[in-house]
Amino acid sequence: MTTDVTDAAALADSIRAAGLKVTEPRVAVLAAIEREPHIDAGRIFRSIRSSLPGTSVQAVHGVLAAFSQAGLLRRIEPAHSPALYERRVDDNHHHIVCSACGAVEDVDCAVGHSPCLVPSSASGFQVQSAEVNFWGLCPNCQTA
Amino acid sequence: MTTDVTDAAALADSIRAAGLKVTEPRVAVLAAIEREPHIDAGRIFRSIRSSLPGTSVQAVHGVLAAFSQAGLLRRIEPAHSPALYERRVDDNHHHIVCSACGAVEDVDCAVGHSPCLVPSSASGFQVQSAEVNFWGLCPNCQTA
DNA sequence: CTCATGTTTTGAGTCATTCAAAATAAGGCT
DNA sequence: AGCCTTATTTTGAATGACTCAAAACATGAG
Repeated sequence: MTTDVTDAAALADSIRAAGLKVTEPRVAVLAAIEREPHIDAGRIFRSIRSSLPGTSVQAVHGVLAAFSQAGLLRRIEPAHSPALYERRVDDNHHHIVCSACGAVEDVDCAVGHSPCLVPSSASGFQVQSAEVNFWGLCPNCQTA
Repeated sequence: MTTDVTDAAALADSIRAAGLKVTEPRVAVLAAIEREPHIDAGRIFRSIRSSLPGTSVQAVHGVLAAFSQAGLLRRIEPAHSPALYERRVDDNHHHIVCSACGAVEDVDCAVGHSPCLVPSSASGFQVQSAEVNFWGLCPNCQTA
């Protein structure tokens, strides 16, 4: 794991680029999300506490809040799951969640048209965005 | 409010039709959802406790769980909100949520095609259902 | 190197929800 | 009509996810 150094440098760069101070907890959190691209605060905490003994779940929440506000992270809240964070922020993609094990994968917008962006009747609402979540069985859970 | 009697009878009927015993809390919960078609457990509790002094939020959760399992209610979990319950269960409609005040309205599937039901790439998932949530400003919050 | 400011730590508290055991009521049966 | 089994509600407690606030600390601009 000698590549950690360069990785950490790259992560630090994106933190700095977002106008935030670079700290150990922040780099560690970003690295954890790199490892598992759809992850919740608790998992992040468990994933980094060995290398950062002084950290707490609250600290992780603080980092995640700062990152989300800075546009470095996107927060998604699928049903039956704590909030998940992902680094893919600059496109409007969707998600597919395994109804058995909770695994999450990205799904690109259906090609050819912007699906579901125009509801048939918006009840007078001014539509700003559309969120699409697919539910199904992941490859593993299909066999089991 | 003399119509309450007939209303209660109709509600009792649908509870019985779902194979469940008819009780005061159950009728009250269903009536509360009738009054406010997208409502969470806490609001239901506050809405019925005057007429049912002995009730608790836990009881409401119990009723809601039984109803959801029996297919009498649909549970939705929009981001930034506790779970909401609605009586429209037999069609696959979607929702539009006001990003300012949280108001929720139903949205029918866009006509002509089943939008978003076929993700461009499902990563090997066996897709079972698609959930679409629109976000925007409700008529009230547009002016304010 | 120093200092102001942004971050993290620490400790406590809230909200939504679940669990389990005891008390109670519904409604089929006689 | 009344009893009894079983479903349901009550009561009390606990959990998980997240937020808040004050004090300690580190970053990086100067």
